[in-house]
Amino acid sequence: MNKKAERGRATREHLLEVATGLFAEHGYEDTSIEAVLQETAVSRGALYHHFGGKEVLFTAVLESLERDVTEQLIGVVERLTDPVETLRAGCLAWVRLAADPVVQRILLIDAPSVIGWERWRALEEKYALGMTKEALRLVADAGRLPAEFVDAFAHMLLAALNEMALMIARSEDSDAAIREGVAAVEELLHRLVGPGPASGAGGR
Amino acid sequence: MNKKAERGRATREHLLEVATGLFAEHGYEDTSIEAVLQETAVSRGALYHHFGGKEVLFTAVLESLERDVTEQLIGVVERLTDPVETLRAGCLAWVRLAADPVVQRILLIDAPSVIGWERWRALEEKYALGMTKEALRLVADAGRLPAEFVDAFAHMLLAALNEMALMIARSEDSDAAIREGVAAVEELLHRLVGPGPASGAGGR
DNA sequence: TCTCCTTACATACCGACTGTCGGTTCAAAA
DNA sequence: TTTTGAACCGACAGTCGGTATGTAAGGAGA
Repeated sequence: MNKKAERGRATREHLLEVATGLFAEHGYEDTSIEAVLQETAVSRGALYHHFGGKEVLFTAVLESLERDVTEQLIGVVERLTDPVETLRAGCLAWVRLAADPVVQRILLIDAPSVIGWERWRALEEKYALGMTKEALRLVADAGRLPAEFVDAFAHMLLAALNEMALMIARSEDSDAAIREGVAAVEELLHRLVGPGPASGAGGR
Repeated sequence: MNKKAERGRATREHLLEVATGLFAEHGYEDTSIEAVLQETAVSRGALYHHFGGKEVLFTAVLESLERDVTEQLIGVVERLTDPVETLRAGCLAWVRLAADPVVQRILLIDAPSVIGWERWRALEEKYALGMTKEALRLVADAGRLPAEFVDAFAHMLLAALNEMALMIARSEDSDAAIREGVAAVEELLHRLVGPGPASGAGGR
Protein backbone atom coordinates (compact mmCIF):
# COMPACT_ATOMS: atom_id res chain seq x y z
CA MET A 1 0.00 0.00 0.00
CA ASN A 2 2.22 2.83 -1.10
CA LYS A 3 1.75 3.74 -4.70
CA LYS A 4 -2.00 3.79 -4.30
CA ALA A 5 -1.99 5.50 -0.96
CA GLU A 6 0.37 8.12 -2.32
CA ARG A 7 -1.86 8.68 -5.31
CA GLY A 8 -4.85 9.09 -3.02
CA ARG A 9 -3.04 11.61 -0.88
CA ALA A 10 -2.07 13.59 -3.96
CA THR A 11 -5.64 13.66 -5.25
CA ARG A 12 -6.89 14.74 -1.87
CA GLU A 13 -4.39 17.56 -1.58
CA HIS A 14 -5.01 18.71 -5.11
CA LEU A 15 -8.72 18.90 -4.36
CA LEU A 16 -8.02 20.87 -1.19
CA GLU A 17 -5.80 23.32 -3.01
CA VAL A 18 -8.18 24.00 -5.85
CA ALA A 19 -11.19 24.14 -3.56
CA THR A 20 -9.42 26.66 -1.34
CA GLY A 21 -8.90 28.93 -4.31
CA LEU A 22 -12.46 28.65 -5.57
CA PHE A 23 -14.07 29.05 -2.15
CA ALA A 24 -11.91 32.12 -1.52
CA GLU A 25 -12.71 33.67 -4.87
CA HIS A 26 -16.42 33.03 -5.18
CA GLY A 27 -17.53 32.16 -1.66
CA TYR A 28 -19.08 28.90 -0.53
CA GLU A 29 -22.50 29.36 -2.09
CA ASP A 30 -21.28 30.36 -5.52
CA THR A 31 -18.67 27.65 -5.74
CA SER A 32 -20.07 24.51 -7.30
CA ILE A 33 -18.68 21.04 -6.77
CA GLU A 34 -18.89 20.86 -10.55
CA ALA A 35 -16.37 23.66 -10.85
CA VAL A 36 -14.00 21.92 -8.48
CA LEU A 37 -14.31 18.73 -10.52
CA GLN A 38 -13.63 20.58 -13.74
CA GLU A 39 -10.62 22.51 -12.47
CA THR A 40 -9.07 19.48 -10.81
CA ALA A 41 -10.00 17.05 -13.58
CA VAL A 42 -10.98 14.67 -10.84
CA SER A 43 -14.06 12.52 -11.22
CA ARG A 44 -17.20 12.92 -9.17
CA GLY A 45 -16.71 9.55 -7.56
CA ALA A 46 -13.17 10.38 -6.52
CA LEU A 47 -14.21 13.60 -4.84
CA TYR A 48 -17.04 11.96 -2.95
CA HIS A 49 -14.67 9.17 -2.00
CA HIS A 50 -12.37 11.62 -0.22
CA PHE A 51 -14.91 14.11 1.09
CA GLY A 52 -18.42 13.26 2.16
CA GLY A 53 -19.91 16.30 0.48
CA LYS A 54 -19.53 19.99 -0.19
CA GLU A 55 -19.67 20.98 3.44
CA VAL A 56 -17.10 18.38 4.43
CA LEU A 57 -14.81 19.63 1.69
CA PHE A 58 -15.22 23.17 2.98
CA THR A 59 -14.50 22.08 6.53
CA ALA A 60 -11.32 20.36 5.40
CA VAL A 61 -10.22 23.51 3.57
CA LEU A 62 -11.00 25.53 6.66
CA GLU A 63 -9.02 23.35 9.02
CA SER A 64 -6.02 23.31 6.73
CA LEU A 65 -6.12 27.12 6.61
CA GLU A 66 -6.35 27.38 10.39
CA ARG A 67 -3.35 25.14 10.77
CA ASP A 68 -1.28 27.24 8.36
CA VAL A 69 -2.13 30.46 10.09
CA THR A 70 -1.51 29.10 13.57
CA GLU A 71 1.87 27.79 12.54
CA GLN A 72 2.90 31.23 11.37
CA LEU A 73 1.60 32.88 14.51
CA ILE A 74 3.56 30.51 16.71
CA GLY A 75 6.67 31.42 14.77
CA VAL A 76 6.14 35.08 15.58
CA VAL A 77 5.44 34.61 19.24
CA GLU A 78 7.53 31.70 20.41
CA ARG A 79 10.66 33.61 21.41
CA LEU A 80 8.91 36.38 23.31
CA THR A 81 8.70 36.36 27.07
CA ASP A 82 6.88 39.46 28.27
CA PRO A 83 3.11 38.76 28.32
CA VAL A 84 1.98 42.16 27.11
CA GLU A 85 4.60 42.21 24.39
CA THR A 86 3.59 38.71 23.34
CA LEU A 87 -0.04 39.73 23.17
CA ARG A 88 0.81 42.81 21.16
CA ALA A 89 3.02 40.96 18.69
CA GLY A 90 0.51 38.16 18.29
CA CYS A 91 -2.37 40.54 17.68
CA LEU A 92 -0.51 42.55 15.08
CA ALA A 93 0.71 39.42 13.33
CA TRP A 94 -2.82 38.05 13.27
CA VAL A 95 -4.20 41.25 11.79
CA ARG A 96 -1.60 41.08 9.06
CA LEU A 97 -2.32 37.40 8.35
CA ALA A 98 -6.05 38.01 8.39
CA ALA A 99 -5.59 40.66 5.74
CA ASP A 100 -5.16 37.81 3.25
CA PRO A 101 -8.37 37.67 1.20
CA VAL A 102 -8.33 33.88 1.30
CA VAL A 103 -8.30 33.86 5.09
CA GLN A 104 -10.96 36.55 5.19
CA ARG A 105 -13.49 35.01 2.89
CA ILE A 106 -13.16 31.43 4.09
CA LEU A 107 -12.26 31.79 7.73
CA LEU A 108 -13.93 35.01 8.78
CA ILE A 109 -16.91 35.46 6.50
CA ASP A 110 -18.16 32.10 5.26
CA ALA A 111 -17.13 29.70 8.00
CA PRO A 112 -19.62 30.74 10.69
CA SER A 113 -22.60 30.50 8.40
CA VAL A 114 -21.53 27.33 6.62
CA ILE A 115 -20.48 25.10 9.51
CA GLY A 116 -22.46 26.99 12.15
CA TRP A 117 -21.25 29.43 14.73
CA GLU A 118 -20.83 26.80 17.46
CA ARG A 119 -18.62 24.53 15.39
CA TRP A 120 -16.67 27.51 14.11
CA ARG A 121 -16.11 28.68 17.66
CA ALA A 122 -14.97 25.19 18.68
CA LEU A 123 -12.49 25.19 15.81
CA GLU A 124 -11.19 28.65 16.68
CA GLU A 125 -10.78 27.51 20.26
CA LYS A 126 -8.18 25.09 18.96
CA TYR A 127 -6.38 27.84 17.07
CA ALA A 128 -6.55 31.64 17.16
CA LEU A 129 -9.00 31.94 20.03
CA GLY A 130 -7.05 29.45 22.08
CA MET A 131 -3.84 31.42 21.57
CA THR A 132 -5.55 34.67 22.51
CA LYS A 133 -6.85 33.13 25.71
CA GLU A 134 -3.41 31.84 26.61
CA ALA A 135 -1.86 35.24 26.00
CA LEU A 136 -4.52 37.02 28.05
CA ARG A 137 -4.15 34.47 30.83
CA LEU A 138 -0.48 35.41 31.11
CA VAL A 139 -1.40 39.08 31.07
CA ALA A 140 -3.85 38.38 33.87
CA ASP A 141 -1.15 36.54 35.83
CA ALA A 142 0.96 39.67 35.48
CA GLY A 143 -1.80 41.57 37.25
CA ARG A 144 -3.02 43.55 34.28
CA LEU A 145 -6.48 41.97 34.07
CA PRO A 146 -8.78 40.23 36.54
CA ALA A 147 -8.80 36.52 35.78
CA GLU A 148 -12.57 36.36 35.41
CA PHE A 149 -12.42 38.55 32.32
CA VAL A 150 -9.91 36.47 30.40
CA ASP A 151 -12.45 34.44 28.48
CA ALA A 152 -14.80 37.23 27.52
CA PHE A 153 -11.95 39.59 26.68
CA ALA A 154 -10.34 36.99 24.47
CA HIS A 155 -13.53 36.65 22.46
CA MET A 156 -14.06 40.37 22.18
CA LEU A 157 -10.45 41.13 21.36
CA LEU A 158 -10.29 38.52 18.64
CA ALA A 159 -13.55 39.74 17.13
CA ALA A 160 -12.19 43.29 17.16
CA LEU A 161 -8.99 42.19 15.44
CA ASN A 162 -10.90 40.27 12.78
CA GLU A 163 -12.99 43.33 12.09
CA MET A 164 -9.88 45.48 11.74
CA ALA A 165 -8.41 43.00 9.30
CA LEU A 166 -11.56 43.15 7.18
CA MET A 167 -11.54 46.93 7.32
CA ILE A 168 -7.93 47.16 6.28
CA ALA A 169 -8.35 44.76 3.41
CA ARG A 170 -11.33 46.66 2.06
CA SER A 171 -9.79 50.10 2.16
CA GLU A 172 -8.55 51.70 -1.01
CA ASP A 173 -5.25 53.09 0.21
CA SER A 174 -3.92 49.98 1.84
CA ASP A 175 -0.67 51.49 3.11
CA ALA A 176 -2.48 54.19 5.01
CA ALA A 177 -5.11 51.69 6.16
CA ILE A 178 -2.49 49.38 7.59
CA ARG A 179 -0.80 52.24 9.40
CA GLU A 180 -4.07 53.51 10.85
CA GLY A 181 -5.29 50.01 11.63
CA VAL A 182 -2.12 49.05 13.44
CA ALA A 183 -2.22 52.29 15.37
CA ALA A 184 -5.81 51.68 16.40
CA VAL A 185 -5.04 48.14 17.52
CA GLU A 186 -2.07 49.34 19.54
CA GLU A 187 -4.17 52.03 21.15
CA LEU A 188 -6.86 49.47 21.91
CA LEU A 189 -4.37 47.10 23.53
CA HIS A 190 -2.82 49.96 25.46
CA ARG A 191 -6.20 50.86 26.88
CA LEU A 192 -7.10 47.24 27.57
CA VAL A 193 -3.97 45.97 29.28
CA GLY A 194 -1.76 48.99 29.73
CA PRO A 195 1.71 49.78 28.33
CA GLY A 196 4.20 47.18 27.17
CA PRO A 197 7.06 45.67 29.19
CA ALA A 198 7.30 47.19 32.67
CA SER A 199 10.69 48.71 31.83
CA GLY A 200 10.12 50.82 28.73
CA ALA A 201 7.49 53.51 28.26
CA GLY A 202 7.64 52.08 24.71
CA GLY A 203 4.00 51.46 23.70
CA ARG A 204 2.61 53.70 21.00
CA MET B 1 -55.92 51.82 -6.50
CA ASN B 2 -56.61 50.65 -3.00
CA LYS B 3 -57.98 47.17 -2.84
CA LYS B 4 -55.25 45.86 -5.10
CA ALA B 5 -52.43 47.80 -3.51
CA GLU B 6 -53.53 46.71 -0.05
CA ARG B 7 -53.67 43.10 -1.11
CA GLY B 8 -50.18 43.35 -2.53
CA ARG B 9 -48.83 44.93 0.61
CA ALA B 10 -50.34 42.15 2.69
CA THR B 11 -48.79 39.44 0.52
CA ARG B 12 -45.45 41.15 0.71
CA GLU B 13 -45.49 41.44 4.46
CA HIS B 14 -46.67 37.89 4.88
CA LEU B 15 -43.76 36.71 2.78
CA LEU B 16 -41.35 38.81 4.82
CA GLU B 17 -42.66 37.44 8.10
CA VAL B 18 -42.53 33.81 7.10
CA ALA B 19 -39.17 34.19 5.40
CA THR B 20 -37.73 35.83 8.52
CA GLY B 21 -38.78 32.83 10.58
CA LEU B 22 -37.41 30.27 8.14
CA PHE B 23 -34.12 32.10 7.54
CA ALA B 24 -33.64 32.45 11.29
CA GLU B 25 -34.41 28.82 11.98
CA HIS B 26 -32.54 27.05 9.19
CA GLY B 27 -30.15 29.67 7.87
CA TYR B 28 -30.06 31.10 4.36
CA GLU B 29 -28.61 28.08 2.58
CA ASP B 30 -30.95 25.53 4.09
CA THR B 31 -34.04 27.63 3.55
CA SER B 32 -35.56 26.91 0.15
CA ILE B 33 -37.80 29.30 -1.73
CA GLU B 34 -40.00 26.25 -2.06
CA ALA B 35 -40.44 26.12 1.70
CA VAL B 36 -41.37 29.80 1.82
CA LEU B 37 -43.94 29.23 -0.92
CA GLN B 38 -45.41 26.26 0.90
CA GLU B 39 -45.63 27.93 4.30
CA THR B 40 -47.10 31.14 2.89
CA ALA B 41 -49.34 29.39 0.37
CA VAL B 42 -48.22 32.06 -2.06
CA SER B 43 -47.47 31.16 -5.65
CA ARG B 44 -44.06 31.25 -7.25
CA GLY B 45 -45.10 34.07 -9.51
CA ALA B 46 -46.33 36.17 -6.62
CA LEU B 47 -43.08 35.81 -4.75
CA TYR B 48 -40.99 36.67 -7.76
CA HIS B 49 -43.29 39.59 -8.41
CA HIS B 50 -42.49 41.13 -5.04
CA PHE B 51 -38.87 40.03 -4.66
CA GLY B 52 -36.41 39.61 -7.47
CA GLY B 53 -35.01 36.39 -6.05
CA LYS B 54 -33.85 34.59 -2.95
CA GLU B 55 -31.08 37.05 -2.18
CA VAL B 56 -33.38 40.03 -2.61
CA LEU B 57 -35.89 38.43 -0.25
CA PHE B 58 -33.13 37.90 2.30
CA THR B 59 -31.96 41.49 1.96
CA ALA B 60 -35.50 42.74 2.53
CA VAL B 61 -35.78 40.59 5.66
CA LEU B 62 -32.44 41.91 6.82
CA GLU B 63 -33.31 45.55 6.34
CA SER B 64 -36.61 45.15 8.12
CA LEU B 65 -34.80 43.56 11.05
CA GLU B 66 -32.23 46.35 11.17
CA ARG B 67 -34.98 48.95 11.25
CA ASP B 68 -36.74 47.22 14.14
CA VAL B 69 -33.58 46.97 16.19
CA THR B 70 -32.51 50.53 15.53
CA GLU B 71 -35.91 51.84 16.55
CA GLN B 72 -35.62 50.10 19.89
CA LEU B 73 -32.08 51.34 20.43
CA ILE B 74 -33.10 54.91 19.78
CA GLY B 75 -35.80 54.51 22.39
CA VAL B 76 -33.22 53.53 24.96
CA VAL B 77 -30.76 56.28 24.20
CA GLU B 78 -32.77 59.33 23.20
CA ARG B 79 -33.20 60.88 26.63
CA LEU B 80 -29.60 60.48 27.77
CA THR B 81 -27.19 63.38 27.66
CA ASP B 82 -23.83 62.26 28.99
CA PRO B 83 -21.77 60.80 26.13
CA VAL B 84 -20.15 58.00 28.13
CA GLU B 85 -23.44 57.06 29.73
CA THR B 86 -25.12 57.08 26.32
CA LEU B 87 -22.45 54.82 24.92
CA ARG B 88 -22.75 52.46 27.86
CA ALA B 89 -26.53 52.26 27.72
CA GLY B 90 -26.53 51.81 23.97
CA CYS B 91 -23.95 49.05 24.07
CA LEU B 92 -25.74 47.12 26.78
CA ALA B 93 -29.08 47.50 25.02
CA TRP B 94 -27.56 46.28 21.78
CA VAL B 95 -26.06 43.24 23.44
CA ARG B 96 -29.44 42.38 24.86
CA LEU B 97 -31.20 42.86 21.53
CA ALA B 98 -28.54 40.90 19.71
CA ALA B 99 -29.15 37.99 22.04
CA ASP B 100 -32.30 37.28 20.03
CA PRO B 101 -31.58 34.20 17.92
CA VAL B 102 -33.37 35.72 14.94
CA VAL B 103 -31.12 38.76 14.99
CA GLN B 104 -28.09 36.57 15.49
CA ARG B 105 -28.60 34.12 12.70
CA ILE B 106 -29.80 36.59 10.10
CA LEU B 107 -27.98 39.77 10.97
CA LEU B 108 -24.75 38.60 12.52
CA ILE B 109 -24.03 35.20 11.00
CA ASP B 110 -25.59 34.91 7.57
CA ALA B 111 -25.72 38.49 6.34
CA PRO B 112 -22.02 39.05 5.66
CA SER B 113 -21.64 35.89 3.63
CA VAL B 114 -24.92 36.21 1.75
CA ILE B 115 -24.89 39.85 0.69
CA GLY B 116 -21.13 40.27 0.98
CA TRP B 117 -19.15 41.98 3.71
CA GLU B 118 -19.00 45.33 1.93
CA ARG B 119 -22.74 45.61 1.45
CA TRP B 120 -23.33 44.39 4.97
CA ARG B 121 -20.97 47.01 6.30
CA ALA B 122 -22.74 49.69 4.26
CA LEU B 123 -26.06 48.60 5.73
CA GLU B 124 -24.69 48.59 9.27
CA GLU B 125 -23.32 52.05 8.68
CA LYS B 126 -26.92 53.18 8.34
CA TYR B 127 -27.90 51.48 11.60
CA ALA B 128 -25.89 50.04 14.50
CA LEU B 129 -22.46 51.03 13.26
CA GLY B 130 -23.64 54.53 12.52
CA MET B 131 -25.01 54.90 16.02
CA THR B 132 -21.79 53.61 17.54
CA LYS B 133 -19.77 56.09 15.56
CA GLU B 134 -22.00 58.95 16.67
CA ALA B 135 -21.72 57.92 20.29
CA LEU B 136 -17.95 57.59 20.08
CA ARG B 137 -17.70 60.93 18.32
CA LEU B 138 -19.37 62.56 21.30
CA VAL B 139 -17.08 60.69 23.65
CA ALA B 140 -14.15 61.99 21.63
CA ASP B 141 -15.53 65.53 21.85
CA ALA B 142 -15.59 65.06 25.61
CA GLY B 143 -11.86 64.43 25.45
CA ARG B 144 -11.96 60.73 26.22
CA LEU B 145 -10.65 59.52 22.87
CA PRO B 146 -8.51 61.05 20.12
CA ALA B 147 -10.76 61.85 17.16
CA GLU B 148 -8.67 59.83 14.73
CA PHE B 149 -9.61 56.61 16.50
CA VAL B 150 -13.37 57.09 16.37
CA ASP B 151 -13.92 55.13 13.20
CA ALA B 152 -11.69 52.18 13.97
CA PHE B 153 -12.86 51.98 17.56
CA ALA B 154 -16.48 51.98 16.46
CA HIS B 155 -15.84 49.01 14.21
CA MET B 156 -13.91 47.11 16.82
CA LEU B 157 -16.33 47.89 19.63
CA LEU B 158 -19.34 46.79 17.62
CA ALA B 159 -17.61 43.59 16.58
CA ALA B 160 -16.77 42.90 20.21
CA LEU B 161 -20.37 43.49 21.28
CA ASN B 162 -21.69 41.21 18.57
CA GLU B 163 -19.34 38.51 19.70
CA MET B 164 -20.47 38.89 23.29
CA ALA B 165 -24.09 38.60 22.20
CA LEU B 166 -23.32 35.37 20.36
CA MET B 167 -21.43 34.05 23.37
CA ILE B 168 -24.24 34.86 25.74
CA ALA B 169 -26.90 33.29 23.56
CA ARG B 170 -24.91 30.07 23.23
CA SER B 171 -24.21 29.59 26.89
CA GLU B 172 -26.17 27.04 28.88
CA ASP B 173 -26.82 29.08 32.00
CA SER B 174 -28.16 32.20 30.37
CA ASP B 175 -28.70 34.17 33.57
CA ALA B 176 -25.10 33.78 34.62
CA ALA B 177 -23.94 34.39 31.06
CA ILE B 178 -25.81 37.65 30.85
CA ARG B 179 -24.40 38.80 34.17
CA GLU B 180 -20.86 37.90 33.18
CA GLY B 181 -21.29 39.28 29.68
CA VAL B 182 -22.62 42.59 30.88
CA ALA B 183 -19.83 42.83 33.43
CA ALA B 184 -17.25 42.15 30.74
CA VAL B 185 -18.72 44.77 28.42
CA GLU B 186 -18.80 47.32 31.21
CA GLU B 187 -15.19 46.57 32.08
CA LEU B 188 -14.26 46.86 28.42
CA LEU B 189 -15.96 50.24 28.08
CA HIS B 190 -14.39 51.44 31.30
CA ARG B 191 -10.96 50.57 29.97
CA LEU B 192 -11.71 52.07 26.57
CA VAL B 193 -13.23 55.41 27.50
CA GLY B 194 -12.91 55.68 31.27
CA PRO B 195 -15.56 55.94 33.97
CA GLY B 196 -19.10 57.21 33.42
CA PRO B 197 -20.40 60.75 34.00
CA ALA B 198 -17.72 63.06 35.35
CA SER B 199 -19.66 63.49 38.59
CA GLY B 200 -20.10 59.99 39.98
CA ALA B 201 -17.36 57.41 40.49
CA GLY B 202 -20.24 55.13 39.42
CA GLY B 203 -18.87 53.05 36.54
CA ARG B 204 -18.59 49.34 37.10
C1' DT C 1 -70.80 51.63 -19.42
C1' DC C 2 -67.20 49.95 -22.32
C1' DT C 3 -62.30 49.73 -23.22
C1' DC C 4 -57.61 49.58 -22.14
C1' DC C 5 -53.74 49.36 -19.19
C1' DT C 6 -51.40 48.01 -15.23
C1' DT C 7 -50.71 45.34 -11.16
C1' DA C 8 -50.93 41.04 -8.79
C1' DC C 9 -50.77 36.51 -9.22
C1' DA C 10 -50.54 31.49 -11.46
C1' DT C 11 -48.16 27.52 -13.63
C1' DA C 12 -45.39 24.88 -16.64
C1' DC C 13 -40.87 24.37 -17.45
C1' DC C 14 -35.55 24.80 -17.83
C1' DG C 15 -30.97 24.43 -16.59
C1' DA C 16 -27.83 23.71 -12.88
C1' DC C 17 -26.45 21.52 -9.00
C1' DT C 18 -25.69 18.01 -5.17
C1' DG C 19 -25.39 13.58 -3.82
C1' DT C 20 -26.02 8.32 -4.84
C1' DC C 21 -25.05 3.87 -6.63
C1' DG C 22 -23.57 -0.04 -9.13
C1' DG C 23 -19.74 -0.83 -11.22
C1' DT C 24 -14.19 -1.18 -12.59
C1' DT C 25 -9.19 -1.04 -11.80
C1' DC C 26 -5.19 -2.38 -9.76
C1' DA C 27 -1.56 -2.54 -6.04
C1' DA C 28 -0.47 -5.31 -2.44
C1' DA C 29 -1.44 -8.83 1.02
C1' DA C 30 -2.25 -13.79 1.77
C1' DT D 1 -2.26 -17.04 -7.90
C1' DT D 2 -6.07 -15.56 -5.62
C1' DT D 3 -8.26 -12.29 -2.85
C1' DT D 4 -9.14 -7.96 -0.98
C1' DG D 5 -10.27 -3.32 -0.63
C1' DA D 6 -8.96 1.43 -1.49
C1' DA D 7 -9.27 4.61 -5.27
C1' DC D 8 -11.84 5.95 -8.89
C1' DC D 9 -15.59 6.22 -12.63
C1' DG D 10 -19.83 8.10 -14.70
C1' DA D 11 -24.80 7.61 -15.35
C1' DC D 12 -28.70 9.05 -12.90
C1' DA D 13 -32.22 10.85 -9.63
C1' DG D 14 -34.08 14.46 -7.10
C1' DT D 15 -34.17 19.27 -5.71
C1' DC D 16 -33.85 23.95 -6.27
C1' DG D 17 -33.59 28.70 -8.10
C1' DG D 18 -35.17 31.26 -11.67
C1' DT D 19 -37.86 32.26 -16.17
C1' DA D 20 -41.45 32.55 -19.61
C1' DT D 21 -45.95 32.87 -20.58
C1' DG D 22 -50.51 33.36 -19.37
C1' DT D 23 -54.71 35.13 -16.61
C1' DA D 24 -57.72 37.81 -13.59
C1' DA D 25 -59.18 41.95 -11.84
C1' DG D 26 -58.98 46.80 -10.18
C1' DG D 27 -59.06 51.33 -11.74
C1' DA D 28 -58.65 55.33 -15.24
C1' DG D 29 -60.31 57.56 -19.25
C1' DA D 30 -63.73 57.90 -23.14
